[in-house]
Amino acid sequence: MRTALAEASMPQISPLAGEPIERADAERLAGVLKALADPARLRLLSLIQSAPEGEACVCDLTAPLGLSQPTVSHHLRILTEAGLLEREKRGVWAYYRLVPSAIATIADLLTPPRKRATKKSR
Amino acid sequence: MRTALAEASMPQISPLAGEPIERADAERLAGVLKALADPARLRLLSLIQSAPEGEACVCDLTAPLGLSQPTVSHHLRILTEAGLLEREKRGVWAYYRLVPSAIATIADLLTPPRKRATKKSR
DNA sequence: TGTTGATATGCAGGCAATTCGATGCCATCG
DNA sequence: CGATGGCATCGAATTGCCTGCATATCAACA
Repeated sequence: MRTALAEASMPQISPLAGEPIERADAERLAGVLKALADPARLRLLSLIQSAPEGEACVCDLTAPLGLSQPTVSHHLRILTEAGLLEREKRGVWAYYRLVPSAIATIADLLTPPRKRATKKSR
Repeated sequence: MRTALAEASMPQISPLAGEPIERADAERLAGVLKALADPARLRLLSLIQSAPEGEACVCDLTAPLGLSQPTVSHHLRILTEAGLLEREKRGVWAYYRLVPSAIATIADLLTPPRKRATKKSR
């Protein structure tokens, strides 16, 4: 699957700091940030991340958000296409979990190089 | 001035990781992210940051962006209200510069606590 | 004071996003 | 097989956002 984050975090993408970023890079990064820039989706990420096993299905997320099931499904789709969530279908349920270090990648693109410790993440 | 970031980064705000974030926190954080989630504004931040003295006026930013002066002014306003830029008027010109560590603050809200020194999370 | 030039604001057109109800799809169970 | 239940998709309504043109504001200067 070609997610937005996969394109936004290509090795040669320039982070916000440093040289002025190109139009294409700006659009890719903006695309991922736009997926994050919604209260419902931020809460979804937070709920999934703090759920037991770090995963949750749609039916677990509808009530705490106070949104309809189609709306929740829609938001999960956007987060998945942005490369922030991954979906696994087990039986009747669709389980969503965070893509490891996906959000950290975005944070790295925003912050200046400072002492970025040689790869070794996680 | 009460900026969006000032509210989003109040000490007791919960980052994305950890406990599920509250609706109000999600809305504040989403507000700041929404200011970031635009190609033109990302390029503005990048241009200003990489300009000599780390500052730029509107007339310097219009051409490289390829947008009209009112539109650039509009985006700068949004970034300023979000707490990402600060404006200083000298004579006829309005100079914009990054608010120190404002973007880093956002990045910290997104990433897990990892080894956030001192501070004693929660 | 009147003019010039750099920014900001108002207004409006057009496109995108959020949300919901209705419905379709598909695995599971009786 | 028919019914049930979880999830995705469709269509539509509302709202919000990006952009430019026209115009207002304000400082500098003759």
